[in-house]
Amino acid sequence: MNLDEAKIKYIHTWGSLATSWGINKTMAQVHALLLVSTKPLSAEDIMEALQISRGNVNMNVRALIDWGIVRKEFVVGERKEFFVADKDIWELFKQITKERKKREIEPVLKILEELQEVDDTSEEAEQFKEVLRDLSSVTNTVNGILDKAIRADEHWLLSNFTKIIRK
Amino acid sequence: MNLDEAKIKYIHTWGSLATSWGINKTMAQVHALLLVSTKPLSAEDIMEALQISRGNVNMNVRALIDWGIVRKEFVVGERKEFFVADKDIWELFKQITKERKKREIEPVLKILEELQEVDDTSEEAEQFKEVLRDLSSVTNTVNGILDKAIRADEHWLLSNFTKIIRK
DNA sequence: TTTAATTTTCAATAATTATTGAAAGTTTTA
DNA sequence: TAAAACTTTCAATAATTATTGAAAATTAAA
Repeated sequence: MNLDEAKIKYIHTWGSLATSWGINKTMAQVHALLLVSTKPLSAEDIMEALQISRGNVNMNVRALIDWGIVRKEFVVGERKEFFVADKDIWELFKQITKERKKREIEPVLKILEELQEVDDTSEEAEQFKEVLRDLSSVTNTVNGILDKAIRADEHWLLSNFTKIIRK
Repeated sequence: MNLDEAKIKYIHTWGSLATSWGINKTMAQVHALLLVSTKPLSAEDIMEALQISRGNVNMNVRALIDWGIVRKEFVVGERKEFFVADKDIWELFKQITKERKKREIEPVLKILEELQEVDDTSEEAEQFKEVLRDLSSVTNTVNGILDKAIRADEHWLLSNFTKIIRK
């Protein structure tokens, strides 16, 4: 396999993994494409490489910029915008995890707390509260795991990861 | 809020959390319903409680049985099948995680290994391999986190979790 | 300015995934 | 064995989510 084939396969592989974890496929692919590219890419470049529409590129690049893992770069003599990714895939993963934690898990924990307030002391109610505590526990556990994951690169990941130094 | 309202809210809350993590909403809800029920439920009971079709109940109950977290229970004087869930939501989470790890993450690790084999020693190829290693690292990390999650109840969760004892 | 280049938006459309419901299949009872 | 009770299957349909593409908005050049 040559380098370009490998790059394409890489982009597709990461895209499909992302999909199954609820991350937009195109977003993941655009990021991967920028990561393996040796130079900044324009919207056209991305459109062509991934065979997607201008609108789609725009939406996803914007999202990546909002998450702080892609930035615009100015290219001399060129009017249009170019994009680069300095941050690795771990950073993408981290940002997405943070966001989802806030948007999905924290509200659930809140609701579960409310539910504990059921003013009923029957046998049945007690059993229900037990089940409730289990769900809270799972949710808290997942929350904790994600927290750890988010903080991970500061300790035990640093040793594994080689930071990308763009030449 | 009374007990029945709380149960319904619980079932819906868990369903929506499950959805956003790629778990079928109905499957999660059926399991939650069985957990909070004081007695075994028939397909009809589930259909009515969740307002879903017979086919949908059948599919999802079967899946839950396959995962080993729901079982059929015989009720004297009744011909149809009844279902109960002994295992808590943590167990559902664990089973799903295991399955997804095998189906989604492990194949990706395999592909990434293959890609490392690119026989090219140019500067560009080296940079690509660097990016590749990062993706492998993230994937391995996620894999590791999931492993930990799967094994969690055996150590540090045991203390948090009260096992459900069906009366 | 005005025009041309480029980016953004978003209603329409496509792709994906979940659900229905009725027909086919099974099991039980009479 | 036949009929009734119940379960399973799966093509059709609905719901959800992603993508397109062309019009509107913005920005830079003439």
